[in-house]
Amino acid sequence: MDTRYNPSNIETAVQQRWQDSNAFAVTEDPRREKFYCLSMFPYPSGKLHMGHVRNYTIGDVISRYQRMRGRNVLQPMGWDAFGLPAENAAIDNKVPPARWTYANIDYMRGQLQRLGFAYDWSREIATCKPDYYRWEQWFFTRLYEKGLVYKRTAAVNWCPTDETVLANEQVIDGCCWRCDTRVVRKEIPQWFIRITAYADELLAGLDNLPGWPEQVKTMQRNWIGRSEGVEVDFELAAGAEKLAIFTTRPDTIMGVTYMAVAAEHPLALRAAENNPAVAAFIEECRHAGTAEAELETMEKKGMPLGLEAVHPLTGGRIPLWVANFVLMGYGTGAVMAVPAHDQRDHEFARKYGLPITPVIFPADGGDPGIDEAAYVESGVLKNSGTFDGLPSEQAKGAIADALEQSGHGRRQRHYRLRDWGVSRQRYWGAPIPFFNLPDGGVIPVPPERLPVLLPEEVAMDGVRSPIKQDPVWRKAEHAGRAVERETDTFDTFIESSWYYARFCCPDQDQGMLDERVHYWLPVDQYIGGIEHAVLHLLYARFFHRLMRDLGLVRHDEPFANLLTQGMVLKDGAKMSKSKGNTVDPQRMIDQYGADTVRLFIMFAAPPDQSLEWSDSAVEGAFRFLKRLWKFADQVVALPRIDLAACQLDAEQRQVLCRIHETIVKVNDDIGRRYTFNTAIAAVMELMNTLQRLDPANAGNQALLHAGLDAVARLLAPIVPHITQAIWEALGHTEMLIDAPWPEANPEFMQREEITLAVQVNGKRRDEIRVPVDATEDAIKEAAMNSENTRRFVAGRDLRRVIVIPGRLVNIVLA
RNA sequence: GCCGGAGUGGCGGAAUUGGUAGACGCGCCAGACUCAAAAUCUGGUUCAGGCAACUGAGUGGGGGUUCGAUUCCCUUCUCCGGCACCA
Repeated sequence: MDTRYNPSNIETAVQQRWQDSNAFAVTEDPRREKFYCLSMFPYPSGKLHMGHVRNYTIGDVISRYQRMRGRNVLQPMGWDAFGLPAENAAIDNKVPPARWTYANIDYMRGQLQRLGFAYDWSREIATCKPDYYRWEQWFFTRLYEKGLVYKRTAAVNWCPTDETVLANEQVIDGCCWRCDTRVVRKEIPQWFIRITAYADELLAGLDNLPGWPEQVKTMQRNWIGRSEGVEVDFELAAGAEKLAIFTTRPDTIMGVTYMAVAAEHPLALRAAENNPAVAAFIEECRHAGTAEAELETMEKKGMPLGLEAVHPLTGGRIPLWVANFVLMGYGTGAVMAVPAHDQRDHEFARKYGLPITPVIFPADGGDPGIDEAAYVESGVLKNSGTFDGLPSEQAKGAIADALEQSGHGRRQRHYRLRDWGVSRQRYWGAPIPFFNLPDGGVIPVPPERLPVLLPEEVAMDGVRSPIKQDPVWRKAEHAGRAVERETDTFDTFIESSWYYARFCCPDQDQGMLDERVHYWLPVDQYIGGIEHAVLHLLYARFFHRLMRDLGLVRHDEPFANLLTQGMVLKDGAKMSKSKGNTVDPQRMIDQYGADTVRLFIMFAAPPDQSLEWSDSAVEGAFRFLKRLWKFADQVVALPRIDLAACQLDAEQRQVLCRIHETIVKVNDDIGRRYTFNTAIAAVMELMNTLQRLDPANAGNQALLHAGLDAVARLLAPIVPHITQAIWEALGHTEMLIDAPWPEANPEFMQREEITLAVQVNGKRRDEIRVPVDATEDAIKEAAMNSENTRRFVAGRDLRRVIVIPGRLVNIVLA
């Protein structure tokens, strides 16, 4: 053993050994319990950032732990390779997106290997390759046959100067990021997948996911947003038209004082024809973005249309407005407004001097107090004709009945969740496999003509997609007719919605998936950033059900357990190029080695919390490994003494006890709690204990060997290189990854005496040592007689004494 | 704006089911080794008072429940994540 800790030599040699023995390649083995551990695959942006390192270290620690526990562990890795940044890089560097992407993949693969992650590289996937995306093209055409995909118009951000669609992140303060032109909303035809048809199932499924964090399930429930309400038809005062709205508060319907429609609503457009003010307002509305956050925070504006609707129950006239906060395409594009009982309606009514009529009053007979803000709670109805006196909950039913009986409405279930728009007007994505006909019809590309290949050697002009401006690519023939290929590509969330299944059978070229998925799925542990709590994780759950309904997979849910990791911060802020506070993982690996980086990142915080980067704490992690190395070097030089042959004294028995307590603690922290930081702290404590032992004593020599053996195994998942090298120095020939996880022996963990805290009125005043089997009375007596306690108890009335076994005694005084 | 989180020493964090607040590490201080420095090792380190024993205060702020609250409830402030075309 080299007396100096040299991480780069150690790590190179150990990684070579793993590679030579093909240590992480796995195949299905029905006799063994499988464990599928998956970290969210990265977008190949160029090089790894600390968020990746954290994500993949967590996954690797869990994988290596499960392997030592005897499981057949699958840990694959791949590349979420389509996406917008490649197009931007292509323009900046005059390199085709494909070439840029493949170069990034090659570099980042090298970085992952240098970090020593136990991946089965034979299963590597890049989603931009035809052998991957052909299957989602095939799948999409199957969904079309089942009626689960459809085409309709939807709004996009449009730059009139560049004549191109912009992503939300490309819109800065309402303007195009490249040319600063004001962006407008434009309706264009797009493809949708009917996720709403699965809304109920996706909602109910959350109840069967005990291995998911409650916060993520809550976010998904709120996102789906199921609500029960009534769709109500308001007839227009002039003409026979109807205006349908949805409300969850039919009890407030007598308080409707105005209605509002979206700027794109046919009624608004018609009113604009002979009302220039309305036309100007609608034009202004076109400049609002498509992002919900923007729409919700912008100033609410509106304008009367000069039209009136008829209240379905009272027959009263209600003015119709056009408003910028009502959106076409979300629901019916129209809302009823009850300013007394809805805050947004209240603000709007006050701004434009519209009447505010309270119809719900607090049940205790108080005043709803609607001058300053809406009264949004439930209560008792007033000013509501025959419904007066009913509590809100009853009134909802009664009014719904009345509307249904008069033919003016129907009870309805409503979702906040909207169908999944998957069309992107970009080049670097999987082409949507359809032929467009001159008459506007569409034909799915037949399976034998898939994949629809995306050309890779292209020049990007920065505005138009190369396939959109290539007439040769667009031109195709179907059944003897001239047709045109669809030039929109898929949302990249499609690729990431099924990659976890493809990892089970990445080489299958006759189908999307094969029977191997039945062995590996579901994923036992999925690890990724909390920022994916809703979109990616909901789409993947949805896609999994679509695959299930085509008979491709068996379970309902793709991910049995989910771990959402926090951000990596520096100086309290998320690392980003614009803030200039990034730390390059590569520099850290070069300077300290992979083990130090892994150790720091697992020690600095529990995985679900944000992690504050600290150069000096990295230094500390490195120092610990140096100390571990030196300690191991000293221990392997000692005579090997069998613990069973030793007569240990009381102090030595306590050290043995601590070794076994540490095994219990680390096993629980890694295997159940996922608090790797406390697992590492426990091993550090054990090391501190072991290093205080006098190595000249024979009993201590046995303890040091036993202790080092335990430390090497317990730290193996976290710092796999240094522990493997120590393992070899201890004389083992088989690899540490194949050694069994240590087991604690309860025989060594029995204690004779324990320490209890003594409190007086809840304040800690002293401590006592008592035999483990002491009776409650004996404990009380010892507590009352302890020196410091007596000073506080003296001369005061004793109320009671509370004994918490194994913890403390609380003496309560009057 | 809406939804979901997080606030504990100088810093990262620990306290697992309501039971000894500050484990472990960083930093800092002192000491050892050294001509000296680095490295390493040993000890100390929540704040205030005290030579000390010890005492008082203390988990973003305010209030509550309890023998006992970082933990449960109400309220409030600040920061972070998501909001459907960034991934």
